[in-house]
Amino acid sequence: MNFRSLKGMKDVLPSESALWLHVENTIRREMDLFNYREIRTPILEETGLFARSIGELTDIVTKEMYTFQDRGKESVTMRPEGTAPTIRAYIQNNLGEQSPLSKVFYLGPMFRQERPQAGRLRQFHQFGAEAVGSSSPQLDVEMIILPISIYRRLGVDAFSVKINSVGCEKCRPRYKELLKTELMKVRSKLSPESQARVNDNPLRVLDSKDENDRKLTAHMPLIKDHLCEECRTHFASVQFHLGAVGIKYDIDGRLVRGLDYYTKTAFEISSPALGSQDALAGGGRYDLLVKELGGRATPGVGFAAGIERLLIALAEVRGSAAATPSPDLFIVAQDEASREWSFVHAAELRSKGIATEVDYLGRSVKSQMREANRQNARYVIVVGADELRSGRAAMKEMATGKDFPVSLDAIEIPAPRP
RNA sequence: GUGUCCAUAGUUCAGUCGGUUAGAACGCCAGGUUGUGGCCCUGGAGGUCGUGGGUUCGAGUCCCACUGGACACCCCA
Repeated sequence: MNFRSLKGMKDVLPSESALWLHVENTIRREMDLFNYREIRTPILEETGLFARSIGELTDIVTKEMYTFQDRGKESVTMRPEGTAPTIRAYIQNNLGEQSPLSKVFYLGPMFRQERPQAGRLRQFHQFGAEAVGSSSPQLDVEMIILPISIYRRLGVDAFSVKINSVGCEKCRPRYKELLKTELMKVRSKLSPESQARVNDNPLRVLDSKDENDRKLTAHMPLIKDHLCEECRTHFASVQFHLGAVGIKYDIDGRLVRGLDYYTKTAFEISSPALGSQDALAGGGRYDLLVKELGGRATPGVGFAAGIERLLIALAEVRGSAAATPSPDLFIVAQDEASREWSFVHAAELRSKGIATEVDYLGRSVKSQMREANRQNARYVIVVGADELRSGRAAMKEMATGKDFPVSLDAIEIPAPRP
């Protein structure tokens, strides 16, 4: 019986984990700089949380969630995104009472049962941030700068930014009706997917990739031209602040996020390195969400970004070069007695902070040297009967091939690790 | 959920018109050379050709089904 990982679920192998760590460290450091604190929420949540926030009729909720009954017969779901759990935790722990503005970030696995393809997995990883408690358009812009700063820090600077405003509870219903009547006129000619959306989610019809849909809706009114006073001002302000910090962007009047909780600002950052699934990050404002989930009405903004997609974009710019850790010292043992000596002394050296490796396979000196070289060990000591008797050995610096005498009971690494 | 393409050593691949014992490179193991590793040289291990069925005197090669994978639709990060 050969077990395989589930479809769309991948192992991060030892050869790749250094790169992951590098990316994660860079994300954490940037979150620090922007003053966001990490929040870690459970993978499993009550199913209703997602249905309520993301939207009962969205694709995510209707056909992509890992939902099952636990042993207590409660319907639970593996989180498909990070915002709903974060807001749930915000409300449950009264974070809003402790300070007027909460700035938090998360980093971890998300689950969506879709057909895998390039840049799309069933278990994937996202990092994201949420700022809850302010309706300042500067925070909308911060949610765009933040992921961009991380990308730049990593060396990815080929991306494009699209923004839109999807209005609020005051202007969106009116616009929806307007758009719906327009769509009804051409309904029968739309693609099946779009036809199904005319009633429930007319805005998504405008975001269809179908060429014919595009043609049919080309002249139709866009929500950005039908915003209420407040939303219009907000959107203008977002654009002003984006310009002020020097972020290039395009306004895409058809951009709609696939999650229902967004209001006002919606944005997407995409990369040409990515292929069909080209969104690196997406997000927007959700001024109604906290109340929707049972908290007191509190405005919020956030973004989410895919780590696997970032890794793809990273591979395009540089040959995924993150330094793999290597031992400071490899002790080559010539016989059983020295093998035992190395085993015992490796532990001592490690406690002193010297990364030390020994041979466990009883290999020849030549093989052990090859192993030390393969592992990119900085120094090697060959220990045999003579060395144990005299207490002295030669320590070889692998990069230069030069060696120098050391006392076996006082081994030190000359220079600190780079 | 739909479609297209793909499946041969650990990895990347070659394998002619269907024809004898399925190959290469890299990697791995052992040895030689070297001041004890890298470079070089010699040797070795490693394959149910994804699985099952069919056609044929004969199938890695042709046909069918299944499984797995990649990509695209859809959706989104």
